[in-house]
Amino acid sequence: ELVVNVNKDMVNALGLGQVTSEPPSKFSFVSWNLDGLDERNLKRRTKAVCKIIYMEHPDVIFFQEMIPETFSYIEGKLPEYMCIAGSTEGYFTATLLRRFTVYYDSHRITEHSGSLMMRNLLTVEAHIGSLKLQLVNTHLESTRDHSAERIKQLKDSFKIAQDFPEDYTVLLAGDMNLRDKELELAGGIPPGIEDLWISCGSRKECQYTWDMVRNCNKELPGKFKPRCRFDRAYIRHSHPKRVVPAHFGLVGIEKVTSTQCFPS
Amino acid sequence: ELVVNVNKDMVNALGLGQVTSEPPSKFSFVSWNLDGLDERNLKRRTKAVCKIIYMEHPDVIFFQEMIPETFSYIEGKLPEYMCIAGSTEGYFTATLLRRFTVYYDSHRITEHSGSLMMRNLLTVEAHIGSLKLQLVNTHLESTRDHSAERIKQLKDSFKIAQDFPEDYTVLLAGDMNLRDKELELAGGIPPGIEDLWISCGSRKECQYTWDMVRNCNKELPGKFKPRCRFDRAYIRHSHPKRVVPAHFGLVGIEKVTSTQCFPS
DNA sequence: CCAGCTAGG
DNA sequence: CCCTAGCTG
Repeated sequence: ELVVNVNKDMVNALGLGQVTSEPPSKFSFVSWNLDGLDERNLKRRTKAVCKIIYMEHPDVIFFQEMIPETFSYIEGKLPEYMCIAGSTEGYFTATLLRRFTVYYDSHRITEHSGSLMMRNLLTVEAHIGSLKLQLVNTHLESTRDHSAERIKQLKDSFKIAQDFPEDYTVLLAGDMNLRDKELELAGGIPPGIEDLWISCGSRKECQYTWDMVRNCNKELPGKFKPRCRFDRAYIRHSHPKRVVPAHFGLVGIEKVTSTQCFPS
Repeated sequence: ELVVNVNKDMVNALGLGQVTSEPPSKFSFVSWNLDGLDERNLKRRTKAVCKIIYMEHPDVIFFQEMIPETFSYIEGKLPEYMCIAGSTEGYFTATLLRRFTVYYDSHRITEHSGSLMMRNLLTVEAHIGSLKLQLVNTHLESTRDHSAERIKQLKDSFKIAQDFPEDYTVLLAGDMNLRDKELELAGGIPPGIEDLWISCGSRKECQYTWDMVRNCNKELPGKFKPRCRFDRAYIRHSHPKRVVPAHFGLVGIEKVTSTQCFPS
């Protein structure tokens, strides 16, 4: 089972089962925006994230809004994971590979050339048995105002995912800050790429990956509670197909013990 | 000489000389946003526009923000022009051809599919002697908020301009509401297309086609006077090349007699 | 890190 | 039909 956290507020769980019977025949994936720019309870929130990761033991983790202190803390706290950071300053993405199951081959960082927010793509090449993976973790330009730049970044990211050799399974995921209207303007999801939330049945209960109804870390003055599907996970299958999406869900949707807040 | 008004505040004058010596060996083109949504002095402003058109007698005119009343008025006032409207309701583009020099062949209207403002492309096929023209008049999505939609419309427009058969000279112009940053995000001007303001020397004195420094029809409370190059004119040359850009300038930059306002 | 609106420069 | 900030559902 593969757990995908594509949310900074909560975690999306996605089960992918390999078609082959080679061990492990399933793997799990989580994407999670840690909200590392919000210092409130950051230590305790990060600790809670580690606890959830420890309990769920996902094979691959994509973090966004990691900061250097958080990176060091997580490296120390989760020795069973190899940790690859997208940068060393400010806030950045980091990808974690569970050492027992996922083998690191290489990684590279690709800048989003027009970003005003130092956003990039962190691509890790890895393998699970004979399954070859390209793991593309990104945090696209934030806020409505930067819609056009975000659309360009999304298109560039799709292009990169499409262009890997066909023997790779590509996971492109992270905090996309995406609105459906913007996906339309980008020309939609290109041929050969699937949205894993959709692949797993478009379940309403795990639609919103940024959700002020469920998560009260940020409060708005009025009573309006916005919710968006900002965090998304896409797969480009290998040829022949090696992976079958099995389950998509959320994690991190409970408050941290002894605090009034959520992990992110 | 070809006079191009690519401005609602003032007119850009562009001289294009044909390479051949067939008469007429020069033609002139104007693009002009009439600001027909602003009813203040609209009759008098429209009359002033007609006077300038009458004096300059451009061969091809692209109007934007025409309204039905203005269209009827201009048709009556400028009988030497054939008038083709992009719509009959609300506000719209209209293209005028000087009957003595430019011969109408056909026209078509192409919607900008994602527009929330009923924006389209009005394409008139015409000829001047043996020179075959596709005259593409448009008013792209307005305001900063609609940047992403505008970028898509621009790319679609460039694509259409590029795809005409090579024996046509294509003029793509109008009120693009374009910021340079957006042109970058669109991937820049595609191969084979030229910006006529640049072709004619990027002269600073005719850079701003929407200019609150020169034009006081709209007043802002503060002392900040924005200016932008919203209105632009692009050419895709025929093969072999038939037209040489000769001059780009502004018209309509003087106040209307007996009013405190500019024509648009 | 919502969308839509308004005010002030 | 500028830009930014601030308000409010």
